[in-house]
Amino acid sequence: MGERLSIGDLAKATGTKVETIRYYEQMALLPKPGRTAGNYRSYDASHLARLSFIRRARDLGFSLERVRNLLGLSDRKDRSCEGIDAIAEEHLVEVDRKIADLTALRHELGSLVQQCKRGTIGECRIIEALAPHRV
Amino acid sequence: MGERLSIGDLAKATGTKVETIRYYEQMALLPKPGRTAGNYRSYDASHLARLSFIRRARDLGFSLERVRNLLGLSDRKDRSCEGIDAIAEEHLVEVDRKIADLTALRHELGSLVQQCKRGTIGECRIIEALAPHRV
DNA sequence: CATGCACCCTGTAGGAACTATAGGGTCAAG
DNA sequence: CTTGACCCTATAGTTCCTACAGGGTGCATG
Repeated sequence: MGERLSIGDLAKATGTKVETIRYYEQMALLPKPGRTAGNYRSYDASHLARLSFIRRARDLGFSLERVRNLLGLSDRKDRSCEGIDAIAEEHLVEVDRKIADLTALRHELGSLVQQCKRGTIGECRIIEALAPHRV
Repeated sequence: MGERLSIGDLAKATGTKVETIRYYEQMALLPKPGRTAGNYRSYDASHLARLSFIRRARDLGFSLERVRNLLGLSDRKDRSCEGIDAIAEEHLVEVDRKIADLTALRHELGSLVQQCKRGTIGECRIIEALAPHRV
C-alpha cells in the first residue's frame, strides 16, 4: 500500500509516453502529482487508475473533451443526479453504437479468416460491415 | 441506380465535413472521383460505402494507417491468403479488446443510471471499468 | 569521491488528422 | 442577370500528441 510511482513507472504500466502524461497534466486531466526532493513527479495508485481510464477511453475513440466529461461523472462533488443521469445516458447511446459497429466488424474479420482457412477467397464484405446508417 | 452524388451530398450522408473528404482524397484513402463539366467532384455508391467505413472505423479509435490497412483487406487485387489472414487476425485481437473495454464501460454507465433512478447515489466505479491491465 | 548511465525536469518544435478561412468559380431560381 | 447555395484550390490554424534540446538527479561502480 501507499506505493509511489515515478512518471516512467506510470508510463510503462499504461503504455503511455512520458511526454503524454505531462501533456495530460497540463490539460488538467491528471491532477498535479506531488514532487520528490529532487523535483521528480511522484504518483500513486489513483493516478494510475485515472491514466489507464484516459488512455483506454481515447483508444475507444472518445475525444479528450468526452473523456473529461466521463471523468466528471466520477469526480462530481455535489452535482445533481439528474445531470449525471442525462450525461451517462448520452454516453450509453454512443457506447452501444460503438459496440454494434465493432461487433459487425468483428464478424466480417472472422468470416475473412474462415474463408482463408478453407482456401475459398470469396468476396470481402468488410466495407459493408460499417455501411452508411439508414436515414 | 447509378446515382451521382456531390461532395456535399456525401458529407451529409456520412456526417463528414466537406474538407475532410477532400483531405481523404489527398491521402489516397478515397479514390479520385470523376468531375462534372464545371469541375465539381462526382461520387457514386461505392464512394459512399467506403467513406462510411473510414469514418466509423476512425470513430472506433483506429488510426488512418490502420484504416488504410483494413481497406487493404478489401482492395487486395492479388495478395496472398496467408498475408490477409495474418492481418485480419491481428485486427481481430484489437477489435475484441475494444469490445471488452466498451462492454465494461457500458456496464458501469448502466449501473450509474440505475443508481440515479433509485435515488441512491452510491460510489461511481466508472474509472475502475477501464482499470490497468494485469501484468 | 568522481563519473557514468538511466532517468527526470522545462521548454519548444514537429507530426497526424482534421478544420477553418481566403479568394474565387458554378449553377439553378427568381 | 443577379443572388444564394454550393463548389474549387491553397494555406493557415487546432487538437492531441511526440520528439528534441539543454540541463538536473540519483545510484552504482571503479
